[in-house]
Amino acid sequence: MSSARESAAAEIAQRAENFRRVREAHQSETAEDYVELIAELIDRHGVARVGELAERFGVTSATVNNTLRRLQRHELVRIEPYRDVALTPAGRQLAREARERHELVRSFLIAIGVDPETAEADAEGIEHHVSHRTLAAFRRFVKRQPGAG
Amino acid sequence: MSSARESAAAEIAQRAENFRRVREAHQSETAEDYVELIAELIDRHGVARVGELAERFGVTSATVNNTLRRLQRHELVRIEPYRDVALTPAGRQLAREARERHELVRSFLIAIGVDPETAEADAEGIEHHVSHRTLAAFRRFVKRQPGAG
DNA sequence: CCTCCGAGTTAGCCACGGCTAACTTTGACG
DNA sequence: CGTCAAAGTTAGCCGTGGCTAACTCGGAGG
Repeated sequence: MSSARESAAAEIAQRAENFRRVREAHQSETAEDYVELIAELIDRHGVARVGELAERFGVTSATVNNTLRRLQRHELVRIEPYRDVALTPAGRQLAREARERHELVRSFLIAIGVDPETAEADAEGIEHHVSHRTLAAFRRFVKRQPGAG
Repeated sequence: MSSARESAAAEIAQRAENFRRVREAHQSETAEDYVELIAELIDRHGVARVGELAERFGVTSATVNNTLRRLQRHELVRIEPYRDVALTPAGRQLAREARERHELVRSFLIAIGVDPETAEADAEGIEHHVSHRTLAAFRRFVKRQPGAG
């Protein structure tokens, strides 16, 4: 009956799983940020251009180009040299989900008393690391306190 | 008076700054996770070994070795071939801060009704992306609802 | 005191996501 | 309708952080 040893092993495995999930989230972060911003630019200006993305992410156009090529390999965007950036259906879907999550995290932070600017900044980092269950808790809280902040 | 244009430019710059901060946080994440776990292992077992770190992070010993060499360059750990891993004073300090933040995020999530396992998993991802102000809001909330969850 | 196994290390590979510098293309305007 | 600046692209570099495969080292047992 090495149940102590077994539960210690289970704890260790659980911890490894948690770290693995964080690493996974990091992989999808860039993709989500890009499709989210591309969708927003298309909504507001009709088009999304490399330079606008670079300016808003605070990176160079070269970096945006690299990233867009990767996203195209993953079938999230469609790019042609010297043309506007377009989203694939999968990209649009991911953008919608990302935007919803982002908005929820931001309004939750405001609801617990964080000022709007900080809420926006922190939401950018937090949004990619929030599980469904925690999101549900955020949603419950925001609903209970619709005017907080 | 192109104040509309100016405030649009300010918004764009602010957004870039937010993304820049997230990228910065990613750079320190691994370091914080390592020193935090190393400190915990030393507390519990007296020593921290490469294999234990690898097992708990869910990566290979080779990866741990690479990372430890980088952390040594940054003066957070002291390593000698085939010996236990030690923390520098800076490493111990960082570990203490990381642990506090981790614990606060976890208890906050529990306080808003997230189950303890999910809270632990999500805290791992969230802790590196929470500003001082948001942390303060978490702290206020936990104090107001000490038994929630 | 020697052997040998397991822990640790090293070498070399890959993808991501930054950068600069040099180039090409586009399209606006004289 | 040609020019040329601005926008975009390409090439090549770097650090992080994963991996496998092959190695070396240390210490426990015979």
